Amino acid sequence: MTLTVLLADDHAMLRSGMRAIFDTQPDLECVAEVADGRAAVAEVARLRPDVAVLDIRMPKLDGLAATEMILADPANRTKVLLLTTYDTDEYVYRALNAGASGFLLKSLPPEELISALRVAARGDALIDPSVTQRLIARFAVSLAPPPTPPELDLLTVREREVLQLVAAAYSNAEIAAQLHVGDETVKTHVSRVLAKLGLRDRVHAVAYAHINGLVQTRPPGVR
Amino acid sequence: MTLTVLLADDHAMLRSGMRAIFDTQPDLECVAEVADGRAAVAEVARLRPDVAVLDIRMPKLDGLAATEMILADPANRTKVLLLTTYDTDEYVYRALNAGASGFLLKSLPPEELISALRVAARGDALIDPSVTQRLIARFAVSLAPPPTPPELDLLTVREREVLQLVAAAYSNAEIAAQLHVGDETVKTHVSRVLAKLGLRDRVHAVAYAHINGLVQTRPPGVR
DNA sequence: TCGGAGGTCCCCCGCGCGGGGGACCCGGTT
DNA sequence: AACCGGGTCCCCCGCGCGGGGGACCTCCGA
Repeated sequence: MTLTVLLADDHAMLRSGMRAIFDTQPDLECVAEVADGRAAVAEVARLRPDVAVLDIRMPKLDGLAATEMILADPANRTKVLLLTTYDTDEYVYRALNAGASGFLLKSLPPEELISALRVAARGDALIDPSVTQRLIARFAVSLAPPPTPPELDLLTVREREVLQLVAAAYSNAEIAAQLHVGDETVKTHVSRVLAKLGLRDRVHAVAYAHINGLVQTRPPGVR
Repeated sequence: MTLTVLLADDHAMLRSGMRAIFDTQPDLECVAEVADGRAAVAEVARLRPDVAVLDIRMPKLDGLAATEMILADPANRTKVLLLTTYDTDEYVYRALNAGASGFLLKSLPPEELISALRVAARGDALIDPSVTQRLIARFAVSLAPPPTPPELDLLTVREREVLQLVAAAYSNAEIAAQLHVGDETVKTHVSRVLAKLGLRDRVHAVAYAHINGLVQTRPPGVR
């Protein structure tokens, strides 16, 4: 099974260089070379190659926009590998959001480019190691639970419980019903919570709870 | 400059296999082999190798916990590569959060393991392609802005403006001051917002706004 | 020209809320 | 035995809030 590849880069030199690399592999066939993003989108739609290797910087339509267009069309099964000289973070995030299968730097050794192609073709993804480092850092912070403010320790278990319910926008009466206690009791708890946290009213408590991640506004683990 | 490596896996067979691979590389030196996580942590602290290759499944202390302990100690400059047979998502997230430089499957070809070692040693990071795919998907959703509920279109510009301020826990009077209008006007806007969005009171509005991402609870772009 | 949408301001009324008190009970510490 | 932190319940009081009306203006499109 031979892999068909489309090459998009505005430098003819680089295209021929990469083509030369591909030609060393019997199972890789470069079915098209284009010099700008618009042509890339058009040729992908026409030829449906297995993988499209796009430079990020291209005339008419840059690689990112082209990626978005290609992957937005469900008729395309083409995987997209993005190639760039500069590994600006912004590019990476946009590329990944667009659904690119890879983000590689042009400094990549030829043989690794080949293996990247095969990886992409079989549906996996890969990111240039130098980029992965920062990506992980970014991902880690986005996964990290928001730091729990120390004043939360002042609250008793019951008070935290009440705070959760306040944050969920329940009224005192509703909270009382859920906790099977009188509403006067809830008022006491709420008052204590506000006093301990230095909050003016329950409205501030709701904002406080959301900002400090006391309520899951997202599927657990994502963030 | 030779790279020193620590090998941690509870299977002697696998250790000797990997050691054999390393021996083919003149600049790689395997300075220690251990069979459990506790020993790995201890030896890393003692020998300070450039890279530690840890299996996830190990007796006494698993690879993830060992990674966390190793990287928690700032005196350690050792990079950690995690190796596993199974690419369970949970493992990956924990590994990345702990700060591992790599997450690889044991199915990785030997020569790629070697190159992974060098990548880790120079401070970059890499993730097994089959895992990267899912990681990207996950990262993309965590970057994606929360879907804007359609009923928000019912609001006028001014009403959305007021909603933002309500969500920030401002009182009607405070909002009036900020917008340089009378507080009766603010009341009107708030009432309309509640009616249009089907919310009971401003407390619900605050929760609604936070859940739907109308207020930035995180540095922009992260999420 | 007339209407409607959006923005601004006004009145009245009821109620939930939050602060200020106080009270009781229980479990653990001193 | 005395004490205290937590949890529960109760009173009164003031106020911000939200609903229900209505009014006026401007801009824009029918």
